[in-house]
Amino acid sequence: MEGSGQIRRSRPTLQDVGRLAGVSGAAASYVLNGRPGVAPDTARRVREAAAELGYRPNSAARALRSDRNGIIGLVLGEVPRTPPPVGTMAGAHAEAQALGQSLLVTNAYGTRGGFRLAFDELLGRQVDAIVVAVSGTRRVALPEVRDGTPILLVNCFPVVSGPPCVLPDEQGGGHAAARNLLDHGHRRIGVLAGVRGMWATTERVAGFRRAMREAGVEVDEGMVRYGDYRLGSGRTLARDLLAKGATGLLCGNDRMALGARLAAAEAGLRVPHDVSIMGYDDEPELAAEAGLATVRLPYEDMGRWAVRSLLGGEPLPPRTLLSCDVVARGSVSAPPGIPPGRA
Amino acid sequence: MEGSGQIRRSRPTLQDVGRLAGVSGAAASYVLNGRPGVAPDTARRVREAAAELGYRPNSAARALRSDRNGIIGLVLGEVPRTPPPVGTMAGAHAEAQALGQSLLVTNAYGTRGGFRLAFDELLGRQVDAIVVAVSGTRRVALPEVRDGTPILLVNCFPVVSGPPCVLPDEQGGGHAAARNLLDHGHRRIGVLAGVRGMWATTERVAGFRRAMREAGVEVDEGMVRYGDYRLGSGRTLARDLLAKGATGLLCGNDRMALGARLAAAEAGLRVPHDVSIMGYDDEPELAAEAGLATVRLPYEDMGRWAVRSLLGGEPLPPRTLLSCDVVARGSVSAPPGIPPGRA
DNA sequence: CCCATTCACTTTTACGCTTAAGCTCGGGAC
DNA sequence: GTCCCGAGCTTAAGCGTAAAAGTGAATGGG
Repeated sequence: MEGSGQIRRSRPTLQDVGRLAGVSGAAASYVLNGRPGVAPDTARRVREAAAELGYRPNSAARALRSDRNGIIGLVLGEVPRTPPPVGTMAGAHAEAQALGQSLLVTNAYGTRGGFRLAFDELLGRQVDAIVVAVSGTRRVALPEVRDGTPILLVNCFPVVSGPPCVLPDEQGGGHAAARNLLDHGHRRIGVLAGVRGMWATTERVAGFRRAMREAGVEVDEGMVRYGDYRLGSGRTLARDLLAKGATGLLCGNDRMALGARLAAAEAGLRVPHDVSIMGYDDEPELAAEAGLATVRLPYEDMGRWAVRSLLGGEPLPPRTLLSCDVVARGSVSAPPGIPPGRA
Repeated sequence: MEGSGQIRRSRPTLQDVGRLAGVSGAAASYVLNGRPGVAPDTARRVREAAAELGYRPNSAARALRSDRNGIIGLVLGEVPRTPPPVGTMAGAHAEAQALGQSLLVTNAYGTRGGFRLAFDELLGRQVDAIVVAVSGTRRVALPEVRDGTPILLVNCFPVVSGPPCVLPDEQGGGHAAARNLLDHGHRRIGVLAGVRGMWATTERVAGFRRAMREAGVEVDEGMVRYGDYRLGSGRTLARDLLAKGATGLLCGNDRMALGARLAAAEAGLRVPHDVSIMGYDDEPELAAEAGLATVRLPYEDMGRWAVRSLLGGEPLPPRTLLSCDVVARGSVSAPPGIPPGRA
């Protein structure tokens, strides 16, 4: 009944506010923008008038006039279903809101030349800055931006040189995950890595190796296996690694960890009593519910950081890493036969 | 190096395009907006000039002039982590893009009076329409909108009367899920419902009861249990229902279904050989990977439908239901002892 | 007592676009 | 030749805001 098909009433303007307050529109503008040179009493009348009329600045006019429209463009490289784009969006959104900006979300998937189209859309709307977020960390080829709109890449990096980027410190995350198992006393650690060759996979495994080296534990190469980041592959790999006597499993992500837990259950092993499992990602609504120890990826932090940095106006280093921290949960304890607390 | 801290060059305007093409800015406007009354040769020159200068219409000016800015506001009731807001956003986005509109995403969570703030932001930006999407189907109290901006609620409904809304046909979904088990020959069906009292829960259970009634199977009230939509509760309830001899489990969502599958594995039962499990939601990256038969919730459809309907300009019925269809996967087969194919 | 300065405004302009209205010119009707 | 018409432009008027420039009265210093 309401809402659609109704005549669109025109909103009150600064002139209207001024008229009601008995001053000019410009005076009202000064008051509402907090500029000096207006008598306190007049200012009060203007504010009251604005409140009474329900005045809202027309942002199109404001943008036209001041060449800043308070909009940050967010380009999503993939359908926002997975934690990376969703988390980045949530963080960017929170920060934008805190800074009085809005977030115009667009995407670069589906069509060929998606990034170009997305940039066209955003630049046509004169956004104040652009954040690009993709799902799996990777290189992206972006169109050149001629007008100097600030750009920042989240979870991806430019092909050669280009806009600055912010990435999760995956190597640090892999290191921290491995350290968590090592600190609990595990020595036979099986790695259920993700897709071989992907940046995140490589870095996480490198972090694992560094932690092992630092702990003076030799890596059994037969226990470093690659999968596809899906539950089924975690289950398959875990079956094999458990048969090899692994007491701790380092999984490429939380879904593989759930697969591993399934394999453990099927093998009659209890978690964490017989086998400890580390996930990765801290996938919302999944890892916590499953009581899965994991590594939190800083997607929200990156989103917040991106917006804050872009609006800060200062030049940024080409690459920034945000840390990935262990989230301790019940799926990790000391291995069987080792008393707990020997960290 | 590029991207931030750079001087923002001014963009070419219609005047610039016109000047380069040897006509006035107005003529250029006519050409680029595809209006008649311009000689083909002139039109070609204008288009070439626009391309050469890399002209982009200034949408702020356009919005100011024509009071339509090509932006649709999306208000999210919750952090977009769960399928409802994410799917709605994806659908709304796809449709908006197809219609040449942009999507301004804002949210109503976190702060008190979130919906009011969100609406203020969107109305201040003169969005052409507003879509409100929440996570769990529920009533929402929205601020009154005075200027006639079209509004549509997705997955929620107004407190008394208000904007039109679109909802998943949950009762139909519950009915379809039950039918799927019944058609496979199951008679001892356990229901692991979600949170008691929630609209979706109630409707789904009602659909189940209707399907049972239609099939002439009496409902064993001890086998209709309520949980909390989380994995753990699915596991707990399933243990109990399996002990009661259920051959088919109808779960409140996919996560409860995974919990149920865990319980089945722990009880030494094979899925689907010993027990069939129906999820609900078709949660992306979860149900498909787990091979879980489920019911697809039409979030994307609702998002698309919302945008299309809002821009259609025609009045909408107060409530529209979009259907929830069964997604057949390997977790459902005939119960033990019953030959398959007696549907 | 007069000019300069300040205060507290008002008037005006410009932002880039759309679009109504006006203008010009060539050509066909008579 | 004159008239008219319409095709094909140009001119100009705003949209609501920000901010520069202008105004007039009050104040103050010399």
